[in-house]
Amino acid sequence: MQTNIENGTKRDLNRENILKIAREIFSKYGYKKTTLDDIANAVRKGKSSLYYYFSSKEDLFQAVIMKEVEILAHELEIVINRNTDPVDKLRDYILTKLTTFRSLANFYHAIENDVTAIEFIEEIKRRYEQDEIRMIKRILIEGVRKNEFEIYDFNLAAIGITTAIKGLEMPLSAGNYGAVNLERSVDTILKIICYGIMKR
Amino acid sequence: MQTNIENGTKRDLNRENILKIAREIFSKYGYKKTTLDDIANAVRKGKSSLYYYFSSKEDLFQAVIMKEVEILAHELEIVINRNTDPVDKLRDYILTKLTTFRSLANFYHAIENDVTAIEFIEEIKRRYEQDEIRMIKRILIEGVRKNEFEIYDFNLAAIGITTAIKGLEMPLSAGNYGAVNLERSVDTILKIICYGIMKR
DNA sequence: TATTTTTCGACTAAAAAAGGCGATCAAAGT
DNA sequence: ACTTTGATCGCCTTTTTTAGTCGAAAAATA
Repeated sequence: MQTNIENGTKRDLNRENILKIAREIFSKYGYKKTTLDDIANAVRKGKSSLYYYFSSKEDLFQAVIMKEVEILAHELEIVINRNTDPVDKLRDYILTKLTTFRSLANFYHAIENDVTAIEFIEEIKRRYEQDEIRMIKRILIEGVRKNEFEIYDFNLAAIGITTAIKGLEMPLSAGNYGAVNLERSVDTILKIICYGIMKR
Repeated sequence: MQTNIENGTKRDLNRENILKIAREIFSKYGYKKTTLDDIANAVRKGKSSLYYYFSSKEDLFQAVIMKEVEILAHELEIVINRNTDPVDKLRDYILTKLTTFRSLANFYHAIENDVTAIEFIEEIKRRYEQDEIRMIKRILIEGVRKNEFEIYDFNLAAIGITTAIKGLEMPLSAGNYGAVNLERSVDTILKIICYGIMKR
């Protein structure tokens, strides 16, 4: 019944393989420095063959990013559905997001001057911001129901927290402090948020 | 008295800085994928300015490699002049060479198809092979003087050992086994060499 | 101020890359 | 065997990038 595996088999399998390898190369060299020949060689196909699966370099790149984003979304979904304390859930959510995001950041790297790619990624971020707000809101609502949070305007709160997370993301894509106190930063911010949120 | 620092000051300083940064970028992306603009931006100069210091991209690249080679040569010189047991010296020599060589190997990486660069590096290797043989010979001679080795044809022995070392280098530049039993490999080969060499 | 060193922007020629297209090749189904 | 459809590839064109040039203009030095 699984269309992906039963139906378009070969084609989809090839596609997936290309995506997997393209991901590696893109993340290593960035969009601009990666050529379709690089990818084609790596998958042991002619460059032309790539066009059988993707309509353009940008199309391929977007597919790679999309897949990455889906993985992230999936992981976040799992975190959100775990039956944990709302505070922990908030914490896990943020940490998962940032950790996975770090790998996405590799795509930024060396893209720098490449306007097209950056704009595309920004576009994706914008689009997923709404989802993010929604997810945060769910956590907040759950927190209130469990009588741990005390919030009057969910929307505003969710937006605020989302903004805070964005603040944490920035140094990941811009500057390059590797494994720096990511966790510590999160906890600090979380503490601030909580003490203005927790029921006393 | 130090001409480098006292005389051509500014120019040489700039040159050195360019070399340093170029080294990083080359080793990251390889010769082909590195553009002069990449380097120029990194050193905060216009691309044209680079041509004031180097006559071409290849010239710059060669200068980078040269510097790397000199560093290696210097380190080897130190090892050779240390007052250690000949066997240890041989061991240290090989290990130092291979370790430093590993960083050089980065320049290979992503060069793969780039014939020009590869040929140039090969050329350097060829040129330094003579030096290498000479150094090994010094160690062997010292070993005999200290009554630890028993060798009849220094030249042949030195050439043989040099060849063995080359064998160890190969997987470093070609394949990519990172921190793999380098030391173990060296010891093994060394053991073989010694038991055919050591006075009993 | 005159001279020399250093930087750079604008330009060109050459190389590399993206992308297109039709000819093949391989695998199914008939 | 043979026709159809899916997949690959080589060759070609067009566009983009890149190395490299040159003269003019800053900056530094004398």
